[in-house]
Amino acid sequence: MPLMGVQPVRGTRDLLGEDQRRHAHVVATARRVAGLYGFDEWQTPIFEDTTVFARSLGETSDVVTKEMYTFADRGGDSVTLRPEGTAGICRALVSNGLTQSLPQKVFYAGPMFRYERPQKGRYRQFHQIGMELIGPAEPLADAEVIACGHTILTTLGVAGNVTLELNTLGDAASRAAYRAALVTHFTAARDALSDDSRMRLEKNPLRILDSKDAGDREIVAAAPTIAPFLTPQAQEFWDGLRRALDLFAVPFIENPRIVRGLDYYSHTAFEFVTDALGAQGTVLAGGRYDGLVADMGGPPTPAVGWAAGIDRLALLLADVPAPARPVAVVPLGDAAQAAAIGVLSALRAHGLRAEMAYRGNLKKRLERANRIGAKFAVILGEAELARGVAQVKDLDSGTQTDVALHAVTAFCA
RNA sequence: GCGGGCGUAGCUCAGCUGGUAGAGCGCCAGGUUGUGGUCUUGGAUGCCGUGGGUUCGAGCCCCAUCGCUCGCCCCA
Repeated sequence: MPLMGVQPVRGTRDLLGEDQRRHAHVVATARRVAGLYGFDEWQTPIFEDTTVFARSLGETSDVVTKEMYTFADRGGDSVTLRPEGTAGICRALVSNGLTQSLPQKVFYAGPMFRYERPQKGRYRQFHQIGMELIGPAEPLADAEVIACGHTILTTLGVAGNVTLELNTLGDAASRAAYRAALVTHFTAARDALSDDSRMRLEKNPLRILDSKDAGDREIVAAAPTIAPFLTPQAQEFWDGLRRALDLFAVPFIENPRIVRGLDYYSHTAFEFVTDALGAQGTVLAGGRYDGLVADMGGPPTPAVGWAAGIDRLALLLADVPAPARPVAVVPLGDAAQAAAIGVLSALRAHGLRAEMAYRGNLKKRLERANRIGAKFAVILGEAELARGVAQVKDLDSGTQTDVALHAVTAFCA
């Protein structure tokens, strides 16, 4: 067993082999699709001044109060490992003066950190891709961002396992009225609520709507929805969003119980969910956050975006593209090895993956060629060298052919 | 932060009512001094997660601790 101290920190893990390939495939696919929608990639720092997150996520949210990796650096400043991506993007928008050149269409990918109890699809260092469309206030923007997420899931081949659930949180006025109605409703049933939900009644009554407690669910079923509380403007936005999603041909179901965990959301809230991942069923989620850029010290700026869990998407992928099969160059003897290096370089220069072992006789080297999944072995000994050829062995069929040295690359391509 | 399950070889796991460790796969070497993938012969590998306790004796029982895992919470 490993010595103490050589295992990764709880909630972190090493990504190698197929895990890494799955991960990379998710990121590469999302990056490409986001590009098709006109989004450019940004990279922002992995840690920020603590206020960047404390201010934007809500001072009382669980993420801020008990899940952030916050520490004083050597200069005594309080910094925090980013627990999510949106706050940093908005900070960067303001820092770089880009509130003057809107819209900005941003894609990002990278690690995030939250001190939570690890679980399937949930880690302390986890990885997200995300996109933010900053500037437009039209529901068309929300629809396009959702459509892009949908295209990414489709391209990854996981859309069949996933459904889009959509809701509106209304504007500030709608939500205040709705919140008051919910407090009235749940206070009447206070004694029947779970302990957790009694707590939520104080802190974040909307959260009771997605409680998993069976008793809560009955009370929730009788709770009002936001629809009658929507202001005319909020209603118009909500109608516009659903029309636009139809035009983008993105299927969705309306779920009035969808809520967002972070405080900065308004209007649109959506989740792509699956039942294939146990309790961690949300795979891509987001919404509109018109107040956040202003919270960050910029001018009032509407925005909409989402984030998706790379680790969770990687779990859902059916098959990952395997790396290209290499060509194994197999020299016999020192003189042959000198010539073999030339062949090796030529193969690589032509874009072929090629490897040559560092030691070993013919048998050992062919064993290795087989193990790395090589398609061809290029065998080059004294005898072949004298004739200016190599024997190229097709490792699937076992057939072996004399090929002139200068033609080896073309033969293997 | 709360509750359940589980930690034995590199991996997957077996190990009886306590009697001082096993299989398969993988790995290494040979059968084949210039031919792999099949076959065959042989070999190596373990602080039985860690610390303490009970016992003549603990992989097995008890306590603690760390880790993994599932659920709650939270959230992507």
